[in-house]
Amino acid sequence: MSKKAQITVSQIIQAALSVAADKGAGKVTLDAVAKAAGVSKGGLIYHFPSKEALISAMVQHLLDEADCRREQQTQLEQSTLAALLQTRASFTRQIAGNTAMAILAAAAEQPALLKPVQQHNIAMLQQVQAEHQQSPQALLLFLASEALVFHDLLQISPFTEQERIDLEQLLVQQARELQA
Amino acid sequence: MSKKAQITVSQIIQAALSVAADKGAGKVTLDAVAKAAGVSKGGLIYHFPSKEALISAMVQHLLDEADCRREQQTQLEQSTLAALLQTRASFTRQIAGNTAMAILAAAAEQPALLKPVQQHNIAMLQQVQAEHQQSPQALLLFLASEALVFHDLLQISPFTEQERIDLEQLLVQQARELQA
DNA sequence: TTTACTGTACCAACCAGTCGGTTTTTTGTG
DNA sequence: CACAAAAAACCGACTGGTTGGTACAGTAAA
Repeated sequence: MSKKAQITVSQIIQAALSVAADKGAGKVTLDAVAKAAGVSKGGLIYHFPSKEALISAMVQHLLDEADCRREQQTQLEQSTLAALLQTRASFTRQIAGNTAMAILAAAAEQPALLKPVQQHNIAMLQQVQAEHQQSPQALLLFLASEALVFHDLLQISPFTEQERIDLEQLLVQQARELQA
Repeated sequence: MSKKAQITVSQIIQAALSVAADKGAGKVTLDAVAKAAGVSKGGLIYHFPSKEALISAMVQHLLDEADCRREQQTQLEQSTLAALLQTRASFTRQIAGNTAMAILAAAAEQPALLKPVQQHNIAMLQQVQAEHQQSPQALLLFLASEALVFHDLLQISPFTEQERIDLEQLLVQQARELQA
């Protein structure tokens, strides 16, 4: 794959994300994505031989991005859990529009496409559990944070913006205190 | 609406739920639901003038059912929170197949269809908060339980069956101790 | 020469919703 | 209770539009 092709692939994925965010999970069609990416449908199919491949790439892209940000944050925090919660607090809403509908599109299309998400989650959980010796409280914090993400995902958060911010800080705070 | 019509409506909703569970959220089509319900497409449309109406009814049905079960459980527990967690522990997986894909179908189709779910959630949360004087720990338990539900919803639970059961019992236990 | 596309035309499958007509149920009346 | 008229419930072929994917001839760049 040449450099230009890499750029094109990246553009297509970004376009797919923005279509999902703007039009909704159900409107991620090949034509719409191609148009948004400034690419012909033939060009899209050239890189992603099927819609499934495209959505799979979207999901993978999001996971990679999340990983990257968490790694950076890890250097500023004492524990994986604290870094994880802080990362989610900082970026969740910012990328929520993109992520939410993308994940949803994947789930509705074919639940198997979320398997990478599950494995990613398992890895996170194991690391947190290991760092805190299976502490139930650490597990609770981890799960609570996930609930907040899911709320955004489905756009059913019961919190106001401020409540949400306070809550996220509470989670981070408790995570930091856990090992202190 | 006659008695027979009520039965038909109920059959259609049940059929819609089972189609969602069996075939996936993306496969909830009017034809598929009609066939599963043993009803013609015309008959389906007669009762639900649009797909949106059908999915909306599905969601409402699930909320009503959940409400009913929680009310029963409330009489056996000391707090709303404990009842809520225990109800989820007992029934989540049993109805997960149905519920999961139904909610997902609604979300992918049109996020606004989940508004009743959100309001339902807000009401729950307020009651829990009121009963426990805004206790952060109660909130954490509530959120953790929601995370478990969402895991089932998207079929991305990082837990084994046994871990899941233990975890649910842990949540219930902590909820009961909260006000003791 | 291979890779990376463009552009267009096309297709089969699918899908929400319509419509004219039929059956079943309810209701008003003697 | 009997019975017809009216209303409600239901049928299923059909329509118009969309979608994922194909085919392919041609072009531009690496």
